[in-house]
Amino acid sequence: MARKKAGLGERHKKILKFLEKFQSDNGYPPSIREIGENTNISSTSVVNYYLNQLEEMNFIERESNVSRGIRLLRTLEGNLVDAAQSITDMFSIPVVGRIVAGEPVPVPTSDFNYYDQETGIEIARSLLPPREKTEGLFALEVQGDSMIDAMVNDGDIVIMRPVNRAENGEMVAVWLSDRDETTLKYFYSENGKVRLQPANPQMKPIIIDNPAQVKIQGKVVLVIRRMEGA
Amino acid sequence: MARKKAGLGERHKKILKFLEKFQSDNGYPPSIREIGENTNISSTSVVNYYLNQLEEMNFIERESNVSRGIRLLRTLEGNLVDAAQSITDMFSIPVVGRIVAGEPVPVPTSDFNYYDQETGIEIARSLLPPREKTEGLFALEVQGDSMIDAMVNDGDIVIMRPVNRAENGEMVAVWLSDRDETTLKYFYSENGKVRLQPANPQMKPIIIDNPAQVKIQGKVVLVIRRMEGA
DNA sequence: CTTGACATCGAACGTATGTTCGTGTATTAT
DNA sequence: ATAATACACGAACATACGTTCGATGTCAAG
Repeated sequence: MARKKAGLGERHKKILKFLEKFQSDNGYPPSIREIGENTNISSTSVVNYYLNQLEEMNFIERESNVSRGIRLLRTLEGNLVDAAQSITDMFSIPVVGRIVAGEPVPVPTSDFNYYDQETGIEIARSLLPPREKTEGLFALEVQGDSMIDAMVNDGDIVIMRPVNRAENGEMVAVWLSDRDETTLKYFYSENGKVRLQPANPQMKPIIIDNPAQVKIQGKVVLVIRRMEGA
Repeated sequence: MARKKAGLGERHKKILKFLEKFQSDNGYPPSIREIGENTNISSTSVVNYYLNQLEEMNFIERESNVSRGIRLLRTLEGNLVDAAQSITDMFSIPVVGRIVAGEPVPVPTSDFNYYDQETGIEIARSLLPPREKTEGLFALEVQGDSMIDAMVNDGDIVIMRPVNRAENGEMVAVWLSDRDETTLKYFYSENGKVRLQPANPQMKPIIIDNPAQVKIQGKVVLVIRRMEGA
């Protein structure tokens, strides 16, 4: 048998993997003996030995003198398993359409259109700004290169909240009625005028004298760009 | 005491609610005695009595002669609990540092960085390209405006996989030894030369005659931009 | 070679925990 | 009334399960 001074040995991995599988299959953790039987470890003390090490390495937590008192903290790959939160900490945001320069933003009809959860993207709540409510959020796929001055690329996904007015400094999706154009910009309201600032600092802002021509469609909360492997 | 012929009695609900909470808090189900203590039932047999009924009503499943062998099937509201998914569908990627134009990419030392799950960002597996393994991924926060031609902004988070060579068309983080510079570009190897293409189609590519000067640090898998509210 | 840290085993021990049973008391039906 | 049923209790029992310990083997350092 190889000798390891640091890191995970073969048995550590085997146990960790079994822990994950068993918990997933049965809804409760395995006993020490069950772990042994499934990882070819004949002695309960050896299993205990490794379990203690895994606890030392912060992979699991144990409750002493409690049957099956093992709490998985992370899996082999570093996936964290938060039993308490996993139910509520992830949610799905519906992708309701595309955002194109030449068309208005397809804001979802305020009612509950909870159809079609196939086209949803899953987000951990921790990714969003702390105060952000998850309710009402929707996602759009960017089409075309017209948003590059907002540092948003073709294929990117923007997650937004439907709002009609914005605070200064927020990135919003606006419909410019005089130009028949949708765009993403940082919003600033300054002495009666509206300044729309591109995210790219090399670009110049758009100043609009008549605020009525700026129709705010929503506020951008998150932008995601997936790099599909070549 | 009220007498119920059908449906859930007060004690059924209490037990079910406790089951949910305990499992969520501890990661493993409670023992019969623990249930009793927390629902004001003094006798273990009574708890057992109700547990059997709950199993009859398909709220839970039990494994006989197994400590804490209770599997929650549905909550009070009827939400079904899918034990299998919650574990593997979300995971945490460590943020190991920053990526700056003037410095090499801080690739994590081989594979030993357990601990320190504090500085991680949580991602749903479904966000990644299907074939992408979660193991080994790490995240960097972009510092400065120097990556704007890669459509990546100050404060953005890039998630990458450590690799030494790339396929054509992949976005990579490279260290250009002749310029002492880190940059994000689409990678193309063409008849002995390397072409580094900015994401922004308005920008021109960099052609490098000597491929040895291009040190690939990693492949970009995902880019995330959080819009902190104003 | 010796020493000590690590890895592994099997057995014994103590108790945490599920199960069973005898009994008692309301409520409802006959 | 009487029987039947649902609900409730506590004690006793059997065992599933965590814990501890002594023995053995291996490898690297002294």
